[in-house]
Amino acid sequence: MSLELTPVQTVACCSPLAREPLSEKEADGVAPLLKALADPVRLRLMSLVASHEGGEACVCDLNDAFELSQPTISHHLKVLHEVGLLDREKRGVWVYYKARTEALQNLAALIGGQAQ
Amino acid sequence: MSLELTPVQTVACCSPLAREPLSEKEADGVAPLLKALADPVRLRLMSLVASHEGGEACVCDLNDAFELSQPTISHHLKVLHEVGLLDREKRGVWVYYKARTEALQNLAALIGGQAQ
DNA sequence: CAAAGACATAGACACATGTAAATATTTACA
DNA sequence: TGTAAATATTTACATGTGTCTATGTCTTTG
Repeated sequence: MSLELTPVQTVACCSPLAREPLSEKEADGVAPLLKALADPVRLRLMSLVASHEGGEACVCDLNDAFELSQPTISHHLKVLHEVGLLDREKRGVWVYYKARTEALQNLAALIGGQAQ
Repeated sequence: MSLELTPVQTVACCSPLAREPLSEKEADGVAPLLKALADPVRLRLMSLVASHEGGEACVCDLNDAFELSQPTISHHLKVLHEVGLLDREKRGVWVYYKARTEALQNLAALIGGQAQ
């Protein structure tokens, strides 16, 4: 079973929220991304990875940052990976997650983009 | 019972995700905002209001944009209002919701802000 | 004051979600 | 080969969430 199972989604989308009404389809596409970020643990995970050297971090480092079970962290990382916010690479025994900066920036542009 | 019951929260927060790790407290503060946005219907509501003339819209207009019951729309608007993403004002029989642009922009800055 | 319209609240229900314990998988190394 | 370490998967469960129906509140107008 490969690590590439989960298809990497395109995270670009549409014009900013405030410019024109989001279509139902667009909203259905963006909501899962926000949902993935809309959890305190996942927010911190994303931040830990993104702010780490090279924008990537080993799971071993991440587990220690929380008082949560290892499977729980693994679950949250999977959620972030599945929506395309984190890339994943196995190196030896370790797995590294890497922040997808363009995805974050597209999301930010959607939310905060100026009208017109 | 006044319309001002729900306290208006400050939505500013912290340095961008990618700059330094979000603290637990910060994450707990931001997650509810993202959670509020992380629903297709609320995303469209937010977009409808924000992109509407003057950044505000009457509930009467919003109800018609969805094939959902009026209480359901009312519920979603309440969620967005409670986290400080929508302001609320009653004018005669009608209620107008207004987008809090700074809140959206703060959120965008948190998510998409450059490291360093 | 009564009736109608705009919106909110309450209650209920099906379904999603965060977490943990137990277990599996993969890799390195003795 | 066998054992240990790193990470993922499975299963289960309590709690949260989106939706509806029914009802309440407030405002305008006859």
